[in-house]
Amino acid sequence: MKKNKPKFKQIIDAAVEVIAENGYHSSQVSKIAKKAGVADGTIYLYFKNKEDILVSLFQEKMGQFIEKIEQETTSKQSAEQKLLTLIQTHFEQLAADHHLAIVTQLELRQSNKELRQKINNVLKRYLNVIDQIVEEGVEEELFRDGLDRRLVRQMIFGMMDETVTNWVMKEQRYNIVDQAKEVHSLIIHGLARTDQ
Amino acid sequence: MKKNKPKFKQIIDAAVEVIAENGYHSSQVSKIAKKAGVADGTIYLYFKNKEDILVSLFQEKMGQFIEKIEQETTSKQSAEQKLLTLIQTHFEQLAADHHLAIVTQLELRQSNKELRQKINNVLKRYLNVIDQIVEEGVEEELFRDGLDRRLVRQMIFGMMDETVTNWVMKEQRYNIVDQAKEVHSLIIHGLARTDQ
Amino acid sequence: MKKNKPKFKQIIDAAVEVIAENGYHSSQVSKIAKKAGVADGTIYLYFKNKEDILVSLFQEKMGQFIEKIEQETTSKQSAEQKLLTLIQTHFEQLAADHHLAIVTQLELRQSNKELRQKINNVLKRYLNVIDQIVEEGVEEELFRDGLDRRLVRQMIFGMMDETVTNWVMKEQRYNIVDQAKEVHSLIIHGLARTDQ
Amino acid sequence: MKKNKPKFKQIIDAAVEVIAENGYHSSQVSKIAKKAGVADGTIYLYFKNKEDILVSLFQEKMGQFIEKIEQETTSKQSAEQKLLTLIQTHFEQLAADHHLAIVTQLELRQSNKELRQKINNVLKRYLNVIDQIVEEGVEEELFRDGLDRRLVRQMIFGMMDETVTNWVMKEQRYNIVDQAKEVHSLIIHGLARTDQ
DNA sequence: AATGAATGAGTGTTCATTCAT
DNA sequence: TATGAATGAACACTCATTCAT
Repeated sequence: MKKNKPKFKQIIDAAVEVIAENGYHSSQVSKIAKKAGVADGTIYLYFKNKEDILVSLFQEKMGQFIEKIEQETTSKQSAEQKLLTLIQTHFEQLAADHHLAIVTQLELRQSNKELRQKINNVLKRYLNVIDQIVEEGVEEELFRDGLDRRLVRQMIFGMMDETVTNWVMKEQRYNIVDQAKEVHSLIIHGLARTDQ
Repeated sequence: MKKNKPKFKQIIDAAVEVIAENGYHSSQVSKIAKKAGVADGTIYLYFKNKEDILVSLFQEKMGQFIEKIEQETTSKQSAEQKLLTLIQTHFEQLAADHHLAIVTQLELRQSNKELRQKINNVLKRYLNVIDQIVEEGVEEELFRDGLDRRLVRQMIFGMMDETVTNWVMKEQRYNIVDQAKEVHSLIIHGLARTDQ
Repeated sequence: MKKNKPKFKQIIDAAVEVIAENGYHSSQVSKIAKKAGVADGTIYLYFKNKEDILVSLFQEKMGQFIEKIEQETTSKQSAEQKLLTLIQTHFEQLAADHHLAIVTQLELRQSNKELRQKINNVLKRYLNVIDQIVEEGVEEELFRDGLDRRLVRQMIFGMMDETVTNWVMKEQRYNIVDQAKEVHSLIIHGLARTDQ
Repeated sequence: MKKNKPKFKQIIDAAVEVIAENGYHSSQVSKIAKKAGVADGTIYLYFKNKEDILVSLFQEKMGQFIEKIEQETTSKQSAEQKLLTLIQTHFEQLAADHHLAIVTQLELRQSNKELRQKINNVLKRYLNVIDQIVEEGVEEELFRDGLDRRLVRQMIFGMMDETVTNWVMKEQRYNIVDQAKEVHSLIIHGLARTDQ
């Protein structure tokens, strides 16, 4: 697998387009090959099998995605700021690539358990970034002590994910970045009146 | 479709088992028929096609699921209590039916856009229950005013869903009901120290 | 098989209608039963199997068809008159029952070799009527001597059949009885100028 | 559809054999593929679907059939000679290919209305050849004037077709070419004594 | 005689993957 | 490296027929 060869990226980009446009189940290998401008057989010089295209797609795209988030957040001072930046950058990146948003939020979830297991492995790096911010927040005494780390992480990720999925399902008809602050506020303060 | 005929339920229960054990894509109609103890053709006396088994399964099981939650929550006094009860009942019911938990959290999500659309329609009733509790909370001045209802609903549902999915993916090795209180607390208070 | 019971005819009439309206391949036993106002299983009290419905249909309808032709022709004096009457009565009867025309000319020909063999047996009685008229014509010295009887029969039947089929395929948009005289003339005189 | 590739013809020839031997309804795609020595899937590289095999078969075989008839007839001088040649060539070609005779006279007629419509389109070219001969005959004053062209065409085609079908149903136990002259004579002169 | 729920055999078509060139 | 023709396993669905009532 020669990941730095241009065809590798060519095929992955074709896969994102094809899946976004046709849906997961109508995205045959031959369709991806055609869009990438290579022969069907060539795909198998760069990927083990069809599933490997999808896993690689996710690794490649999520790698860039997470790197960007890491860059943006490290410069911020407080955990609260970092969390807001994380949410904003998360939303911004998906808003900037409509095809990718469809693929990650809707289409890739139709894959089987095995593939989703592998996708989850890629996500771990992202979850670690979240974990660290939470850790910092607790250390800085911004966040409550005694928080269940796994639940906190689920809360943050689950809410961002649910928000993006809803936006994609509404066909991206509003600006999701506008919701970042409110989502951040809900995560930080919850539903309760803060003056109580 | 004769939904009160025993075979209708027989087949649905078989489908839950077969899908939980074999995964969505390895759950052939013939396998479901065999488990249900009927002939392949009998399936089609009760369901339009394979997809209709899944939609009916979700309607049938989620109908009971939501009814139970409606029952449990109405008796509670405050919105806060209702929310806790909702989370607990949600967790309890899935903890009580391991197969169903696998099917709803993992396998049914592999379905195509069309099927997921139908599943979402069934879910609407549940989301309405959540909406009402939030509404009550705001009226009772337990919750903040000016909350974005859609985001709040996403927060509550997203966090429960994420929590259950994580539990299922960890092969249900811990007691998820134990997490209900903490999830509730996170939703109500968020991450921030409440004394600030 | 109780052929004088009213249900026997009921089912046959239903079959003619269903086949004419839906085509041979979309005429399921259950559809015929429904149109006849009986249960699916009842069909099998009157007919051995599906094929037997079709054979019986043909026997029943062709029996009447041929009887009528026998009646009309015997009263005529010359073979030439008899032949004209045969052609006219053939066309008249099919023109009078549109459904039957569709079934005999188009739909029943889609049946398999076996069924068509049985249908041909029913037709033999009709071919005998034609044979006799030819025989008479030769005896009366109206027709040429030395005619190959089988070919003559094929000529007469083939031309009537082809004419009716064409009329059915043109959706019966013209009056086929008007063509009887011309068909008769072609059979009697052929294409050649008679003055030569 | 690559009609000049050898496999295209290979599959068509296999289809003729399989259909002639097993009958239309027992001719599964897999059986045709096996006889052609290709994989089931290969069929679909050359044909849209099963029906397309049959339509292509008819086009391919009838194309050659009609071409041969066109060649043979054009060299003849009179319309009468041309008609005789047409009948002879028609019979000769089917006599030379027993399998094809069975397929065209019996098996292909079991197809549905749609398919028969397509088959009729192919036949139109043949009917045009007949029309032209009749036209010439009238111009040459060999044939009567005032003939109903459609009926004449039906007469000629219907009689040849009926003759071939009878021969096929009698399991081709006699030499059909021997009947060409008599059929020709019947069409030209009809049944009547010519001296009257 | 009549019912109609239940049966289960039977098949066209797709598409990920291979391999000779 | 690259090709693309060929492969063949896999599966949802229909419908004629049966049989317990």
